[in-house]
Amino acid sequence: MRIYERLRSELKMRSLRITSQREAVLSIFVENNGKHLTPDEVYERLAHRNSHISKATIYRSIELLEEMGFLSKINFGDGLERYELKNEHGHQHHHVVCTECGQIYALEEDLLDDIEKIVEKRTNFTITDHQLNFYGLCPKCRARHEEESKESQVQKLQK
Amino acid sequence: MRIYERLRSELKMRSLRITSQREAVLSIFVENNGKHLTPDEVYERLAHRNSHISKATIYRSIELLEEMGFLSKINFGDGLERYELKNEHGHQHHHVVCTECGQIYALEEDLLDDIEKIVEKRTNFTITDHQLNFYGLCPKCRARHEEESKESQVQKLQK
DNA sequence: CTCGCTGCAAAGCCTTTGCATTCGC
DNA sequence: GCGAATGCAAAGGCTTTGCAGCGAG
Repeated sequence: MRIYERLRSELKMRSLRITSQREAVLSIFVENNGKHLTPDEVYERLAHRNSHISKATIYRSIELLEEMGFLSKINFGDGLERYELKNEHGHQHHHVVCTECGQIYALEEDLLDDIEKIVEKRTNFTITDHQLNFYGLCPKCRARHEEESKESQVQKLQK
Repeated sequence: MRIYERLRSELKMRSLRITSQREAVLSIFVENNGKHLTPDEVYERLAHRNSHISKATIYRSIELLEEMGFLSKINFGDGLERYELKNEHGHQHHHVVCTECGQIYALEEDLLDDIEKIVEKRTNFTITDHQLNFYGLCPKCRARHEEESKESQVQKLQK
């Protein structure tokens, strides 16, 4: 697996130790590619495969993996830090979050490459990354809402 | 001031009480229009003007003001919840965050109105909101980085 | 053998909650 | 006066830290 070799050589380059814990944390993200995991979810998934790694180590490993470019942090406004495996090509994608049930849908393409350049010109920043989230109602929750408002209309008419 | 009247009528409509605390919290956001305040910053600014309102009430008021559409929550990935006064016209804007010093720059225009419609078609969600942050280096921090890398080159040459 | 890494428990933050008291209406 | 809102302090989550012991190189 290419990614574990990358991890090892990255660690050597920085004179850091190659440990089973660091590989195990990365492996959870590899197995859950495309998912947005909280540190606690990583902990749970490791526990299920009988790898009991302490929370402290999980936080430290995730931080390191983010710094080395394997993970990116995402934020859905629910107060939890989430991370996902970074795409090899640095290709960005966006998220659509249902404000009702929390379901998250990923949009695979990057709609913003050109916009980044516009922003650089306008602000004189050097832009390295961006995060775009859309919030709204997923089809199921929208259907439920419509159902409920019909019912309340019926109740009013019955009175 | 139009906005306080809006607050009062909103509160009446919901049979909630008009309290000095709720008006004071809103007033902080009005005075700091365009800034992105944490609950703690709101607390401090109120304290400076001798309005000692408990943190609990600040959290509760902010939550209510957000629900009533006066504030929007923003997230810069630093683990803190921030809020800003919502633009009257529902006009969105975006943020550019310096990953080094935390400086935040606001982009006044909404670059994404059309994209929201594309996303709705593609996902079948009903999109109600979005948040877009750019991350990078501000001019000052970039200059400092360049300075530092020049110095380290000089050091290498001197060896 | 050395120094970085881990695990544990404690500490730190920010945020929420329970409850007695206060205060709109 | 009634019920909602506030303030206080305590409790709750998530995350970070200090430190002794372990383990990679």
